[in-house]
Amino acid sequence: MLKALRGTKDILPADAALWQFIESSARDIFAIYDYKEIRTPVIEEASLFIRSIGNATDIVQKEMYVFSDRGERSIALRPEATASIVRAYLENSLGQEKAVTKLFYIGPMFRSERPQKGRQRQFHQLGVEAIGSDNPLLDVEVISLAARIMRALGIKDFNLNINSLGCQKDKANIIEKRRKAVKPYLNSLCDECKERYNKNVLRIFDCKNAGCRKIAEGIESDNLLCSDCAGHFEAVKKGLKVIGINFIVDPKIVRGLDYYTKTVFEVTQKDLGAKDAICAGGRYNSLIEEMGGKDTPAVGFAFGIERMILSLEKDRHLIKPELDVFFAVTGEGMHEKAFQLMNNLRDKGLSCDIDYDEKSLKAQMRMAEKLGARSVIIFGEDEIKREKVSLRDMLKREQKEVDLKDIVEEIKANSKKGAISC
RNA sequence: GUAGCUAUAGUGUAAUGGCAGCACGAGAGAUUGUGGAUCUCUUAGAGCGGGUUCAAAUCCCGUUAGCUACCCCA
Repeated sequence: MLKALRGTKDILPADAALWQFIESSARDIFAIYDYKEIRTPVIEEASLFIRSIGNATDIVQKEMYVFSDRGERSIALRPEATASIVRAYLENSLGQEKAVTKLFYIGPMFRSERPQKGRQRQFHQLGVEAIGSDNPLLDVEVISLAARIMRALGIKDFNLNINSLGCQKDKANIIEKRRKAVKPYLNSLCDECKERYNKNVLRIFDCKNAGCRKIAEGIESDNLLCSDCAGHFEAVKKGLKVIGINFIVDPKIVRGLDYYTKTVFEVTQKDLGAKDAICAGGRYNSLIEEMGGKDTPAVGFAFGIERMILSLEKDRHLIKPELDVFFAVTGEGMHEKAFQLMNNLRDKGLSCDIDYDEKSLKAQMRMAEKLGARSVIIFGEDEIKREKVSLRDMLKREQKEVDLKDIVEEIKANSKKGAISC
């Protein structure tokens, strides 16, 4: 039997309603904040991501799907959306239209990782990018947008953790200072942290190993930001307080992508397992210039939709199927005539279904019940001879004969009555 | 890439070496053309390949897949 590839999943009809709920709730909120949708291709030149995310990062080194197309070009399946959006922003000169360009996206991303809870190879993200301003209130807007989505979906027990990495200069400065501070203890670190010393020193401060943690705690966590970045961070914190968003400052938040500067944040949720970040983002003030544009500050975030579903799932309720009309057909040669009437009702916008297996009337009634039909048209020889059908109201369990010409009005009346009694 | 656990009808599960069972689901029926209950019947299963044994769902080896965790990340 053929199976879906490792780390990929079918979203089945039973789950699709939940996806639609999440997407439409998010879209409503994007509209409230005046963010417009952008859809970029899932394939891009591999170099786009290598340049933006960083050549040394795991995402690029170990996780990116890269292949050569027929023209021997190096193509990547996008591992995230920000790089593509910045590319589209520059390519289409979106910054010309207004000072701040506010975009949102929903779509699949691809990373070739070992799957586990909340982690797939094809997964889906929903996020925003606000390009064109370094105003700390824009950071606050983006964070509050994320918080509002959580609230709209009823996701509770989440934590907002924020930090500031500083500008590019600060980042380099911090890394250098940390490396210097850790160096004397290099031999006492765990093997992984010895690797991290070269690759990403800051992660040593997030190591779970007790020995490493002790060393990390012994090193001063003094403020290493320049005055501009420190001021920016203070303004973000103040802005969050002003609009009543709770947060925790967590100096351990580092983010795995090279392009982040200044504000970074993560929203974590208890029910997610080891991968507890449901949403993450931050500023990337240098990326656009690095990619050949003007010096343009920007900020954004991404939610993992599968992780949103994980944190929603416990109080997930089944949505009852609904159908305006089910056709129960009896008698020789009646199906074609019934099908014709059904087509007319569909023209009027009524949702209809019919049994194609020519089952017994009893079986057809059972089917109507299961499909959640509010009305059943019993389409039989006897009635048709008199230009009538029997119309059964499934909620009231009442039935009457109706002239074919009056059927639409009668059905609509049934639906209305049903809606009120519910 | 590494480790641990798991693999039985569509789904969830039981049987520790001796006839693969249960529940849900799905289908049919309980007197002529009528749905939520009940009852009856039907349906469908050992991931794959080896080995041990008189006998393997059960023990062993391999393999594949899934889950969880590490790494890393949304």
